[in-house]
Amino acid sequence: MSYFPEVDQPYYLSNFHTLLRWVEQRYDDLLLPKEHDFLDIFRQLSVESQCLLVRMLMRTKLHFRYSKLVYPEIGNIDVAVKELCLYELVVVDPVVDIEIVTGQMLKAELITCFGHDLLLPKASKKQLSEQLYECYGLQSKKHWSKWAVGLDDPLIQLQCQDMFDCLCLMFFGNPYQDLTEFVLTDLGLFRYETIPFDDSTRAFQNRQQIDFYRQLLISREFLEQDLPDQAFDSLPAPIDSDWLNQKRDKTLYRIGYEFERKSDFDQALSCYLDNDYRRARERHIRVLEKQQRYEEAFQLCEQALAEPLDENEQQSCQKMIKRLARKVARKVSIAVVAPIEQHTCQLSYGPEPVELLAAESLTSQVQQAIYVENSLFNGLFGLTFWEAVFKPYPGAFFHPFQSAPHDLYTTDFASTRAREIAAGWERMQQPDYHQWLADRYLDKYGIANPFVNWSVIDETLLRLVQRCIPIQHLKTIFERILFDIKSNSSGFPDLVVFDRCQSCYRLVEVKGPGDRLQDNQIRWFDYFIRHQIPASVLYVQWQNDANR
DNA sequence: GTTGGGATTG
DNA sequence: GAATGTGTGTCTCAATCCCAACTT
DNA sequence: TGACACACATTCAA
Ligand SMILES: [Mn+2]
Ligand SMILES: [Mn+2]
Repeated sequence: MSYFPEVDQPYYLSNFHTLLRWVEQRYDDLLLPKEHDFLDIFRQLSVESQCLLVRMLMRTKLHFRYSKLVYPEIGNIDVAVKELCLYELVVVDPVVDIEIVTGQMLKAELITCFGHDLLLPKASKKQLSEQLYECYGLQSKKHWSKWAVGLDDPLIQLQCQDMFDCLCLMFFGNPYQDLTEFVLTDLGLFRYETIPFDDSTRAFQNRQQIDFYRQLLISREFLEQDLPDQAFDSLPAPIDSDWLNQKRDKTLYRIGYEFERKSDFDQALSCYLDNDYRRARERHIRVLEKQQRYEEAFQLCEQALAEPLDENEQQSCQKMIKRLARKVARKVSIAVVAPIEQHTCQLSYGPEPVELLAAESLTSQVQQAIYVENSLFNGLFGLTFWEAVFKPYPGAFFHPFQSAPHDLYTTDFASTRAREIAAGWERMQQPDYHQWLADRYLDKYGIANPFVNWSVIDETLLRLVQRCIPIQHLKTIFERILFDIKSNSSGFPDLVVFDRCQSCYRLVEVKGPGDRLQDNQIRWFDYFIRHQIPASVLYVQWQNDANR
């Protein structure tokens, strides 16, 4: 029961209240006292103050000049600001450093306020700001009003952004989504599948998990600033959650990579050791090689090849072991690679991407080439296994804006959805599979699905698939996607070429001058060859190009 | 004076 | 010519506003 | 806000 009639609220305020209710309902036992206080205080604020606070929380920065807070639905903000101040949700005329000042002032204002400090008044704003950082240093702080003498435009500083970010994190289970999900869904711009789940389902099971993710975000910020040491030191210790530990390992891997860039190989090794992220062992071997510890590198590489974590690791290690074997004077058996069918053609250079030019040249009365890359087979996969993707599996869905189950990329996704996946295979056996697919396409059109790119799939394409691609080929391809969903939903050839007359098709990877097959593309080609799926590479040369 | 990258908005 | 590392552009929700660059 | 594919540079060994 709310004190305010929600119908009269601006859209963003009722969305905010909805979010607070959800969080309160699911996380009541995990909320800190200050978060409980915030919920109580916020609801007692005047509507104008609530509106102003939410407006500020939804904007990107922490500081706002009065003149930039103009909202018709709020009107004069003086009263609202006073009230927010009273509860320490905002501070008026905060103490700030010069960086905040340059960010808040226009270039012209900087020159007005600091003209006498500046050596090059004609420089760009960026350069002026740099000069002022030099001049004042980032540690000297003053009240905004002391910096902005004569501007007569007070500054407000938000005090509760962190707490709100934390509430958002609880609601969404990730730091990427925010309140815009609500309005975009209302407007029909985003559409999500509706999945039943009970009121107690939540992303985090205890407070340590929430704090863990927050701490991980702090570590990632250091990493973005190319500060691997700080990132490493601020990384949270492993915790009682597999998915959070996986995020930790991936961040740790990235930190290691950054250490490598800085040639700090020992630190890099400490990141890769005992790291379960699938690319970590490969980096570990490479670092050992860079340190010329060839014997250790060779042994770890052999170990990885004996029990590869995935095909990507296997492929990398097969390439490395050849080099390493020479270094340690050892013999290794070299895997035989099936030759990939390839052609060349000459096209006249144009502004369009080479894939489109090639598609055009491969399209005729009988042939039609379409630039689909990953979208065709992933899309068909997503439509076929819709029920598996959106099965209301316990804990997989916990808010209304999820385009995928939370555990989609975990190893037991397939086993926990075995029944639904089996139903998908069964569906493919039915004679009306393609009709069912087309119906499903219309039925679900526009609903977010991690495999379906709606702008690429259309009914014409579905008809061509029906006519030209054998069901068995689809099943074969889906099997590999399912085998390793994350790795194998990319690397598909650029084009699918349909032949209406012969009712056949071919997958074509287009390579312009200077481009080569990538590892994940090679893995798919290897699979295509082993399963007699028609695929080839088309090397494009530019007409009248002397370099051949 | 125009253009282009952001931030903001619903 | 492989193998590797690294940088870039493209998806973007779309319309509008603001501000700081400039014969783009 | 990454993920992905591509473009380009460097290195190294036959
Ligand atoms: Mn491509
Ligand atoms: Mn290509």
